[in-house]
Amino acid sequence: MNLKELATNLGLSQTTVSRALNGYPEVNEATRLRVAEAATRLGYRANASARRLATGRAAAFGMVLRTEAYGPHTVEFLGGLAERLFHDEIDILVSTVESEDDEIAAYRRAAASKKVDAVILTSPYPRDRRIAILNDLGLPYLLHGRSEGAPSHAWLDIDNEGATERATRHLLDLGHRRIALVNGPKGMTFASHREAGYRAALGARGVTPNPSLMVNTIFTDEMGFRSAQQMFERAHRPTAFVAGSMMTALGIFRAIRSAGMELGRDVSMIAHDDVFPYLNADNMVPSMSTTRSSIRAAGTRVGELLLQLMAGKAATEIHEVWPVEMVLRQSTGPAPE
Amino acid sequence: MNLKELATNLGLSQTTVSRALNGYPEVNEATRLRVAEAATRLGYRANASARRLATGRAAAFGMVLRTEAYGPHTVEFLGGLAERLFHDEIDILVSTVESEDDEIAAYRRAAASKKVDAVILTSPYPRDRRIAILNDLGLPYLLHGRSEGAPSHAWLDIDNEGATERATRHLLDLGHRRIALVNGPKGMTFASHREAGYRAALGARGVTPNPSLMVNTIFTDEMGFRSAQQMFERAHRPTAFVAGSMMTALGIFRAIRSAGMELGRDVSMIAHDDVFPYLNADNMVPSMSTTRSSIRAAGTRVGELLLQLMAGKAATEIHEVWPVEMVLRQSTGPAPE
DNA sequence: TCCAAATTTGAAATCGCTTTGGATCGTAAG
DNA sequence: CTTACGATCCAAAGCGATTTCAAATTTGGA
Repeated sequence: MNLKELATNLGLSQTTVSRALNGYPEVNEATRLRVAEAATRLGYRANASARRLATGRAAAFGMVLRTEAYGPHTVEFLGGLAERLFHDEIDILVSTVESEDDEIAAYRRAAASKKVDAVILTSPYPRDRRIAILNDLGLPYLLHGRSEGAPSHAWLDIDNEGATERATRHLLDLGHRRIALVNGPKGMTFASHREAGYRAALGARGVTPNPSLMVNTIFTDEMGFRSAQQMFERAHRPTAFVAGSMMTALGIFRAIRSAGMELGRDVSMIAHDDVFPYLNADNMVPSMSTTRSSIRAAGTRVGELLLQLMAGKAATEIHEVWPVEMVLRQSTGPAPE
Repeated sequence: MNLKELATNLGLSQTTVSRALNGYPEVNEATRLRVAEAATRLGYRANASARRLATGRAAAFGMVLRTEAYGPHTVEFLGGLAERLFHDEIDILVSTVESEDDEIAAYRRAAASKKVDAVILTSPYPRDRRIAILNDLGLPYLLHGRSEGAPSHAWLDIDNEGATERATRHLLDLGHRRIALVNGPKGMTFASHREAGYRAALGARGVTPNPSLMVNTIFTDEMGFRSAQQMFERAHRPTAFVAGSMMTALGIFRAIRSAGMELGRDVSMIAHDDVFPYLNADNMVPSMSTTRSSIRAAGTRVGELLLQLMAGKAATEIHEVWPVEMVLRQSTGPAPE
């Protein structure tokens, strides 16, 4: 069933039927109803490719996943995004690539073949090659995270610096002085922001940051474990941890137990929580103190902002920093004597 | 840069250029090279919508995620799938919905507007309404999982029954008699298969299944914890667990510790592991015995099979059951006296 | 009653590609 | 010297929508 058939069926022209279905004002209300009824009755839906070709709009956003970077948070983000976009009939196109080069190739492809109207960029570096290229390609995009300077693109990020500063400060308030930071991969913007927050908090109390208590690594259980274990082997053990993710926290927790210590008493920890439905900080034993920000909500908001961008809002007007709440639970306690 | 411009630029007709780029035989090798060179030099790529419209093929597969069903395994699957499809320039279209009705609506939409050539169906019931509807719509699909009977569609599944039978049997071999099954949601095919495997193993040893040791629930840390905790409150405590997922296992593990017991000594557990890069069964303390099957690999294979389906292979020829390996680690030990 | 303005509809061009059905040319077979 | 054929190339017709431009029909005021 295509437009032509539907139009013939109704005894109308394609023009009128198209207009009726797309809500143009210059069509009689009675015919509009008649058209709408026939369309649903006959199960007509405009051919997406034809419409895209005619309008020049893809009605789709793209997102490229890097195999080494995606994790449980990715699907949460995607879920929030897709949910927002579903009723607007905007498609989400995902591809997976292994390298930055492949990622860039994917953008070139998408731009040249007009598969998407915009893309979502994630896990940025302060000076990100991809940004220059997207600008070059003229492909609109929204950055989930931040890059350096005052960029001309849209972005949404959480206040990583503030969150980490607050977490660190709280641990200092509890009397901890040897506080470890198990951070994300070296060089990524969010990792720098977190380090900055950490350093700021320590600096404000006159505590000199100890390089052996700062580690940059991917967010896995295993690396959390290893990092913590190594620190426990050294002379000055940390009495508290600021963990980059829940997965890292699980590993650190394991290392603490392995070392015969108790979380919340011998060692404290505050982890960053993206809020997973299947892993609740509140349910852990001891329950985990966290800096918390729903990545699912971020996905939803990104969908919203992208729609605004497409509607013509200036990219320079689309900047959002989300505050991060801190939830104190049992994993944080006063520093041991 | 479109085909017309490129053709003019080359002093050729659109026909020849199109053919040259798409590898048709009736074009001189010299001109083909000339065309290819110009195309890359000028950054030409066929407009995807135009091509789709002309060929009638979407060059895209769809996947609908249900908010209540997706989890960390989802992105792994998606990653494997996308990786396989990337170089074939097949797009993946994901949407998120909250209900079965919305999911079906999404399929209708996709079918009527010809957005995808096929879809991937996941988390099936033995008699799944979606299957009937997809058959009805004539939208090709591959089922990740299984439905009842000898279906006419393509599917790929792991041997859930065999895996669970084997895990249960191993626990029986270790002397356990009160073995709990923390299964997936009631009614889902894979959950039935697992229950069947569990019952078969018990039956073979003359052990009567105890309904209070069998629970159906979603795969979250929390539900694992609650289920185990409830079982520990009752008269006949289980001495072993067969856990449906790593998340469930984390919760059960927590309940075991909370009850003052030790995993691998007082209580045993075998969990099913989809293989996550960020949560390694081998690294847990004690390390976790698992039935293991990479869901990422499954995604990759599904991509492969879908391509075969599109290439004309009969859906009835595309049926795969993957064996599941069992990896014994420290979380399983002899039953206590 | 009549004319101008608003309402409502349609014919046809357009989007950028693929593909059918020839044309053209050189060459080998008859 | 034709003729037929393979090798190359091209013009034009779709694919199924949107949208411009114009025509037909109502409506309303003088």
